[in-house]
Amino acid sequence: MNAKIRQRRPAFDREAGVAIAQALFHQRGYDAVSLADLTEAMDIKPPSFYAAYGNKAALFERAMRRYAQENALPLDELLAPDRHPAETIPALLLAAAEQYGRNSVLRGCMITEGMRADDPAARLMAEKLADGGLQAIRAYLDRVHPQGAQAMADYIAVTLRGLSASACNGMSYERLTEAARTAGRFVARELETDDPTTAS
Amino acid sequence: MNAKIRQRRPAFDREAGVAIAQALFHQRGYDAVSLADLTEAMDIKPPSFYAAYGNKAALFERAMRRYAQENALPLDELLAPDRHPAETIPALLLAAAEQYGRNSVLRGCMITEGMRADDPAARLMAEKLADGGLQAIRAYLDRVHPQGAQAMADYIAVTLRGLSASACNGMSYERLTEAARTAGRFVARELETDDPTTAS
DNA sequence: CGCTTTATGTAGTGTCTGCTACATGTGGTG
DNA sequence: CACCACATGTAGCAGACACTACATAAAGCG
Repeated sequence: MNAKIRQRRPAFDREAGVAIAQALFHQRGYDAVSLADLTEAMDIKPPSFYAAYGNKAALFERAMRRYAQENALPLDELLAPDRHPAETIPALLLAAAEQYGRNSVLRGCMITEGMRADDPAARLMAEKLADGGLQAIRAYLDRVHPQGAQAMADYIAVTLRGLSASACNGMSYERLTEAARTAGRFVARELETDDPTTAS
Repeated sequence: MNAKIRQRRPAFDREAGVAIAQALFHQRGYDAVSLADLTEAMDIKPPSFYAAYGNKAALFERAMRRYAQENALPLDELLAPDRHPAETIPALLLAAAEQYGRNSVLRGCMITEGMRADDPAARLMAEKLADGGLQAIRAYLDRVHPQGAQAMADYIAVTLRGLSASACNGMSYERLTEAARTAGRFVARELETDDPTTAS
């Protein structure tokens, strides 16, 4: 109680455990990964699991946060405010498709697909994280393309979800990226005809 | 054994049971609906359930086929060969969005979302049914827009999946249909500039 | 070295899963 | 009306689920 922080003994590497869980959750989804799967993959027993992470949902959140930091799209770079949206949005869509289809076993967006979990708690966590990314896109569009920002943001959200779902269902990397390029061309055509330079 | 077909006694309406199962599977997904949920909703006991339908997966297939007949998009009408694809494809996308977002509890495409089931048998059935629809679109494009038919078909597939997933995640009817209209405008612009009359 | 703290393994909790053996009762058929 | 096939209800199957009580062993601190 005297503010003396005891160093935690690293009996097993908790961060490594999160990485293992991240991979399992990403490739199979929250509901399809059982406690037994997790503890076996980490080579620990259930009590250690609960001592370390609390419960399955809490570990899922840590895994998603890890995913968001390491694997999620670098929206800050992609949506650079000095580049024209007719350039950045197609780049965003293509980058998403590339990431979703690159790894043959870790397909789609872990967060987007996490929103489809049966468990309400897990779904809520995923929705919260996904909302952050979508709001970043929305804020970017509000700045660079204020007229019809909502519609364009929704179109992009739908396309991203479609790319993620298609990746999970096995669409090949080539067809996935080609579909993203098609969507990108469409968006570019729309934004170019509308306003060649930044608005207002 | 003597080819004497005994009339089956309709102790409970089996087709009505399929309809109930269809609704449950559509709103919650295959894995999230348990035998107990189904038997309770149909007001029957498990033995009656298995006598009538075989097992959960078989009932899921019957429910999906029922959905395909009653609720799925009328591709034959939408993809009328005498209308220009710049007209039919946007109409298809909009019709999908309207259907996916119309009912506040039966959201998205039951078959598209069925492909995300954890159970491999259920997933395979959904994939088989979904493939039928996609091949119809592909065949249509091969006829009316042979150059880049694959890319356009993939773009449409991605967009449809995105619309279904977004509907399931609660995107409002208005925003959903607006996103579909946006995609439709993009497609129309592409197909119009390419070839005003049917190709070849 | 001894004490305290903490994570660990053993073993098990209750609940839910899809599914079924068996006896009963109902309904169509001869 | 009597029979018999069939579907039904009662009750329960084995297995998987997320999760935990308890005693033990290991690591940090004085």
